[in-house]
Amino acid sequence: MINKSSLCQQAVELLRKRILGQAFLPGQRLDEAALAADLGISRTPLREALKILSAEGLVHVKPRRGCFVAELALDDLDEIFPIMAMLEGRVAYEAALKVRPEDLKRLDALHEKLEKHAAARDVDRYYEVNYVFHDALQELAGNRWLQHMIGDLRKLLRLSRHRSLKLEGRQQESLAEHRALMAALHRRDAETAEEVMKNHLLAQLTALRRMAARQEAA
Amino acid sequence: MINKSSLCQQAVELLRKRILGQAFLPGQRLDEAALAADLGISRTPLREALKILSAEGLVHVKPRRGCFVAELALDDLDEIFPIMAMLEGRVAYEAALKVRPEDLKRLDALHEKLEKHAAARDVDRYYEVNYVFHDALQELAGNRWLQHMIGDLRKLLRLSRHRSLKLEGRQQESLAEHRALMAALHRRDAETAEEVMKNHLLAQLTALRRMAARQEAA
DNA sequence: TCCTTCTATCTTGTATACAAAATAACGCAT
DNA sequence: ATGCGTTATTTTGTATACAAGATAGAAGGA
Repeated sequence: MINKSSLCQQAVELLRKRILGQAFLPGQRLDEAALAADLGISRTPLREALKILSAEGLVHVKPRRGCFVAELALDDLDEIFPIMAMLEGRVAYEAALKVRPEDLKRLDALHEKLEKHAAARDVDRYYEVNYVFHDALQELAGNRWLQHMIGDLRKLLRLSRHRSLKLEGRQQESLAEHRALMAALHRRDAETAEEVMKNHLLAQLTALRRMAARQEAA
Repeated sequence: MINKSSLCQQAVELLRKRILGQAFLPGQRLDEAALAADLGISRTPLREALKILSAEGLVHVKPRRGCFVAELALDDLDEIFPIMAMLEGRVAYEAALKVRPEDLKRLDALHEKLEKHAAARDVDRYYEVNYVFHDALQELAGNRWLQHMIGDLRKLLRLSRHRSLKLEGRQQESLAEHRALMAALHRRDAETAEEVMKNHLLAQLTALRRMAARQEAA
């Protein structure tokens, strides 16, 4: 890893990774001095990094109190997923309008991988490729602002420790939804692509709720 | 105004106001030392403020180069307005589901003002009340994340020097759209409310493009 | 005259120092 | 012991100092 960018930027990226990787407890207070010492930098760039993460919603700064890792309640998921559904739906719509044969080839290849990882029950790789797939779609759509907003929300959602795909049967459903999406893309059927993507996201929310309910019971 | 919060926070608010109030030229470089001196603070809190504004998209930080006031091209508006249309449409949808009689009374009162200011050709007041109206609707919808995202985008849009409502005739159209929205809210017709709001936003984009074309010609 | 290159100056990025607020610790009274 | 008030300590917020990169300007050559 090359140390070219500013310490602030590096700190942002590292802390983001740590926060999203659950290296901190949700709600945990981040001690500036300790963190700075840990990262081997001074408090000045660290504080700038924390302000950025705060603007991203990954931490909350309470004046004179310190910085706390954000936590997402189930209620937040209820609010965020419908928004994501709209935004990602729109991506699918725009992507379907612009998709070229070579793009379809690339997406098909990704989808292929998805099927493979699903068959192998490799949830982590599935997640990874799934991310790349959605990212490729966003690039196709070519709407920078849409991309930006979705990126922000996606980061936020990763704060939630719940992984809906771990739920029984959900991975198969997810795969089926992806297949339907691919079919719509091949037909350049933007309306259907949008609808399928929307439902894909909303189904994730439903799965998450089901999972939370089960955890509650246990 | 009381100076209770941190200098960083104050700087954020002041600079935001200045940027949105077109006190800086779009693309203008912000000299840290000069700005800090102007605000009567040191560079430390100022830099934190700039990082926050950068995360909001109001400025762009180029490493080792400085901080520049963001500028919105017409292309950006083309991308942002459809997103806003979806988000505000969703607000209208959720608001229509939750609206209570007393809320309708309040919205009616605001709409009444809107009609009055339109009749008086008072563009600034119309703008102001229009903002309050949309805000009231957001509160009704009660989706904090939706509110947050719309707030961010709305700020961004204000970077654009274009103000569509100033276009002759557009105000009448805008008013008509508002009337249709109120009617849908009274009927608690969420789908229609969403559709009307979407079209309201998209019509604004069309008006902006018309205005830009006219400016181009002049 | 124009381009290049070296130098001087300016600006950003980072560390450190210090003040004020918040937290923790202690002693005291009940 | 428990609750309260005072003091000590930690921690945030801000200013300042300094180093390294970027910019501008001058000098020299084509």
